Amino acid sequence: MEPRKLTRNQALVLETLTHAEAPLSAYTILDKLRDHGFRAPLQVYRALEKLTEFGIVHRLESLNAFVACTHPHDHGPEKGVIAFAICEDCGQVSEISDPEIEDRLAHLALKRHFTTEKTTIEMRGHCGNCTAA
Amino acid sequence: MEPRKLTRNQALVLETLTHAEAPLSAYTILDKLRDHGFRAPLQVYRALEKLTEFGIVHRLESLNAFVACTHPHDHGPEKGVIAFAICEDCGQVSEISDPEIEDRLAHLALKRHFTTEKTTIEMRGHCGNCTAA
DNA sequence: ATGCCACACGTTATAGCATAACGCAATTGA
DNA sequence: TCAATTGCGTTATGCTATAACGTGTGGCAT
Repeated sequence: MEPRKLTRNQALVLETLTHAEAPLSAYTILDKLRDHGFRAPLQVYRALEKLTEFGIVHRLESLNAFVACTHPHDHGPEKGVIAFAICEDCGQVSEISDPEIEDRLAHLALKRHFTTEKTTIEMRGHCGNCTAA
Repeated sequence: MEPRKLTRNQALVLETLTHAEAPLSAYTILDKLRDHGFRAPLQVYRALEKLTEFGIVHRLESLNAFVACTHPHDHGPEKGVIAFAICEDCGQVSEISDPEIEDRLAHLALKRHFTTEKTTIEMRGHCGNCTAA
């Protein structure tokens, strides 16, 4: 699933997200890439879809926006659940990978005979820096 | 925060959600209420905003849709985190309130000096009934 | 090389979700 | 009664996402 090489569009979208300091919406990405020939939302959405599959971009459901993965290691499609802590002041997003939560959710699901395909955990609030300031 | 009485619009929207067997989008609610005089999305969104504040309706971020709260007790604005298990086959949503997850998330946030305002936990998958069938 | 296949791409159009801004009406409480 | 607050209705608009169509390109087996 992890590709040898990204296509031009995928690379451009990823680069845009990587350089951003906060999550970006698809349309914001589109605007940033107009100079590189992007004209339509689908160009962005298609790239985002692949990058998300590859596990190097995450979608934040509560924002309808996307971030580049900051986990140093292990790309490739989602081995585990990732929780996001999203600062509403500065936009900073930190990724949290926690086996305890994962196990607990798995337990709760099992108890209900629920088969989980995909899990979203997002905390909205204020990071340490912004709280201090 | 919990109101003595709902307005007409709020009551209609809540009733629609209560009778639904799956989460409804705002526009779906609008369509169902045209016969009752609803004409514009804002009528629905305004009601939903209040009902959500009251804690008797929940928004599902990963669906852009809304459900009536099924917790028997304790309405009123969110004392705790609620996790949702959403069946992609039948649309059934079950609400899970689990102190362990809550504590663990609180711990993880604290460790990062992150102040949490609102937490979203949504599991997408298949309920027992649908898996059996 | 030829033909085929899979995949990315570009474009247009459309669908679906959400809110801004205005003014009026009803309710409440001093 | 008056003022303040809240809800309401309407119009307009903006943001988010996908459908459907056709083109181009690169790999690869024949």
